Amino acid sequence: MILNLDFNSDKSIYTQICDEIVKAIAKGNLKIDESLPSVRSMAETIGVNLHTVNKSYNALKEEGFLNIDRRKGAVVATLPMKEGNETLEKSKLDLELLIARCYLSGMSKEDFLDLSSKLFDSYEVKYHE
Amino acid sequence: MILNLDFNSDKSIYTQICDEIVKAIAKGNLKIDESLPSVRSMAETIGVNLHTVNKSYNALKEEGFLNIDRRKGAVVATLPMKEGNETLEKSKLDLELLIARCYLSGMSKEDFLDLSSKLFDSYEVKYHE
Amino acid sequence: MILNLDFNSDKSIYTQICDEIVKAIAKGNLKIDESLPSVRSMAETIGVNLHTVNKSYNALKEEGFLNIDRRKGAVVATLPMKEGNETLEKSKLDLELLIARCYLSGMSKEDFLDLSSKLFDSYEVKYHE
Amino acid sequence: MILNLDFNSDKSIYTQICDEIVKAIAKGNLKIDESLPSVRSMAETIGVNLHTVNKSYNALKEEGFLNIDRRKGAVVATLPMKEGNETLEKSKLDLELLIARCYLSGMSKEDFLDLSSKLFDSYEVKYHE
DNA sequence: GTGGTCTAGACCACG
DNA sequence: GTGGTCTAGACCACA
Repeated sequence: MILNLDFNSDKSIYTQICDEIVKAIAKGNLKIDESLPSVRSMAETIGVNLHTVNKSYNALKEEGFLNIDRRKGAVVATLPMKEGNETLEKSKLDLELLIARCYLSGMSKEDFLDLSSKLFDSYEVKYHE
Repeated sequence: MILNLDFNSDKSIYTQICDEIVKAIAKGNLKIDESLPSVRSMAETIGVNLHTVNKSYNALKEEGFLNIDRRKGAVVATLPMKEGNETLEKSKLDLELLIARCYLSGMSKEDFLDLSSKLFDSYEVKYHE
Repeated sequence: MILNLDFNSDKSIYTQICDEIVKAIAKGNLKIDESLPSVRSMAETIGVNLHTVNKSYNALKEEGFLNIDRRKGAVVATLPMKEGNETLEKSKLDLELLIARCYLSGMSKEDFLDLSSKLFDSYEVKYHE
Repeated sequence: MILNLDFNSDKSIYTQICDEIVKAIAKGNLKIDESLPSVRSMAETIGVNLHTVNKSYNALKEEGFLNIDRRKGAVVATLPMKEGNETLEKSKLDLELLIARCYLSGMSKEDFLDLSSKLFDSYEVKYHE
């Protein structure tokens, strides 16, 4: 379980941990029902406070990506998640802003769709393999 | 100059102001070289402290979306911005994460590309009219 | 951490703080990865508001001299910085003007180069020791 | 009399005007005893307020670069200026900081001295021609 | 305890 | 009138 963290980032560490785990799940590096490292070992591995990892796991549980099991610890929840969830709605709003920034930065619609398609495939393929 | 703010959001106010302005520019509601309200009047309009607005304007100046003219205040910078800017690079990383969340939330690639295309058009059309 | 400030100067205090820190790093008084005092303690030490120190730290972060680590506060960034950075480009423009003033003030090219060489050595030596 | 101004710069406009004139003198584009445009015409030419140009001329007079003559307006003062003037002392302090920034930005001593030498020559040659 | 954010109020340089 | 700077005091998220 290798997480790519930047302690100098503006993003909080616990948010970075969440994001890395979400990407790991999407890429298939973490399978459904697979257990994540314990809060304690994860914290030691990446060199952060125990509470920080704990906060990440709980946040992902709230989002529906993880289940917290007393015996197995944090496990990847069954996916795909149900329709109409908050994450998806929030993501759509984020997308509106993201596209505005890309557009103003001079990115063409074609480039954006190509990149999106490529990124989607990188998840699609691995997840179903 | 109407900004859609949510004071209960977990997003900071100054970030929301930035985001709203970016979208306004992309939508063509703010034209190139157009002056924004002064920090004081904007602050009064939306009911926040002038320092908060000031921070937003300066952040957008750093991103290259605004210029701070000593005579005319904040004005919309000339676009499209030059290639290789930080905003675009950061947006691409954000996109990777955003797509991961959408994918895991059960959104299909087609739906994502359709939505993206629609959002892009909403900017493309108005901006060049 | 002693900073040489002049509250009567026409230079803003936060700029003076920035400049003093830059010189301290160049002189080797601040080593790479070394933590700076917290904004609060620094502010108390030099007798200014904590926001003023905070502004300095953030400005130096933008320039690439400091990193803001969410655990250790402000730390000296790894150097030397990458080529093509803005600071260097801006410095070259400043140099053009500075030399014009020195030249018109009657300073000879030899004196200027000698002084520059001496200043450069004062950094070079200490930094690599 | 063409001045290169940036209204979006952090530098105040009157400072930019001063700097441009100093460089023009050093480059020999403005000769000793040569008259500068009147405050009024200069202001109109570069599109700024009359007071702004006036402030620049007066600042340069304080520095010793210009003389204000009732009949001929602002004229370039006799150079080189006397030793021990404030401008030179201030420039030396500026140089210390400038070199610190260049050094930390990865510029080598040789490159710095070469650039300085080249800039000095660009003044030296033209001024005595 | 740390920085991040926000508010409130003030003075000043600039234009 | 504009933004820039500084002060003072407060709350909060993060680690």
